[in-house]
Amino acid sequence: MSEINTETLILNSAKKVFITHGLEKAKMQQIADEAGINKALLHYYFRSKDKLFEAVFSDVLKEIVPMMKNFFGDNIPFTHKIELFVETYINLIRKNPFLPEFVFTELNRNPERLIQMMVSFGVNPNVILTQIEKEIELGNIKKINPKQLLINILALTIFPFLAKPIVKGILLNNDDDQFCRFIEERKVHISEFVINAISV
Amino acid sequence: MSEINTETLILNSAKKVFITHGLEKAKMQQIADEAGINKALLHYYFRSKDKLFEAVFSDVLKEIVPMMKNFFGDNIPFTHKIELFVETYINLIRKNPFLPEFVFTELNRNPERLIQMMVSFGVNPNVILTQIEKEIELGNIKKINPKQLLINILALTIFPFLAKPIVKGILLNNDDDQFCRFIEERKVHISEFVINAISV
DNA sequence: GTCTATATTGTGATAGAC
DNA sequence: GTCTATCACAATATAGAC
Repeated sequence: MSEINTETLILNSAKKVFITHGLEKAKMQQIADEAGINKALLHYYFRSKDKLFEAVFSDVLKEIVPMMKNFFGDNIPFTHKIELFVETYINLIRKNPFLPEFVFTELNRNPERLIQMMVSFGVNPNVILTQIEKEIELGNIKKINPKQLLINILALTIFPFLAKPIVKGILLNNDDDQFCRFIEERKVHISEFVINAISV
Repeated sequence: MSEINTETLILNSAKKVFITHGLEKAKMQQIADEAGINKALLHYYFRSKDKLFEAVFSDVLKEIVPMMKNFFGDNIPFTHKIELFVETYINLIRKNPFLPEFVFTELNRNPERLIQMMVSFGVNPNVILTQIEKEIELGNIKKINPKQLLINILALTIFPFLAKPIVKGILLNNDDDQFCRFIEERKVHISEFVINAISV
């Protein structure tokens, strides 16, 4: 907390502000206040708002992408992989509730960056796709388009967070506790749902 | 095309610009250019940017919400309902590719508005939830939390559009045709997937 | 490196002629 | 109703003292 240098102090403050407000609604003044320093220092260290944002976004991706790598890559059994991904992802969001909206907004602003970053981190979807194909050949799961299945798992896991306001507002009486329990229940629900859908 | 009044001309131009750029990146000047008129006229008709946006957003919701109402409400069989929703929703997006991102961005900006609008349009999730419960009691489908199932269907349908850039970029060689075919295949895929997951 | 003060720019909004 | 010209303000960015 105490002996931190100014650059990382700024980076952390900026991360907090950018993630909760998004690029354009986040103000340099607010970031400076959050860091307890002056506006001019932000420019001294990062030259421009855009540059600062880039730095923050890279940092965030470095937290997420390795997780995706585990999901896509490691040679653990497919059904375990689903559970692992759902569990890991949901726990990550717990810590940073605004992450999904943040990533998706910026994803739509500049898709290339995220894709490039995933490639440079060695994330390769072909590993999990061929794994799925093999499971089909072995007769362990139903015949299914592996890409569709992959998207299904991501959709089931990520979507509730993207749509949190409407899910909470329409289905859960706008109650945060209920939403929490809903998500907790979802950890096992998704695995069961997917496995039911694909088991022969 | 020709004998249209200025107000609806503005509304249509604004819709186009707001949907493709979002509230803050959309500029009044750009909307004026799109409409072939002057900036000042926008204020004459709609007083402020916010008011203009509200008008646009209401219009957009009026297109979407009745569709949701069919899904939530009508007393057609549940399995048919899934197919109907997937088909209808995907076709709607085809016509307006930027709709999902637009709605979700604004949803996170002001959840109350969308919820209130759905209520005022008579959308009531309880109808479909009790329908699911009844199907379970009858032994037609597996025991499952109806709310989880409802979210699953929405997630499977909507998520690919929200994540389009990454889906296209990582899985489909950045090829729009492939994405199109992927979505087309998805229409039947989702129904099959869900029905497999819940059938006893 | 850190600050205060100021320049610059973009954009929503208004005044007022026609 | 529609336009031109202008205001007002917010927010990024820079100059320059310390």
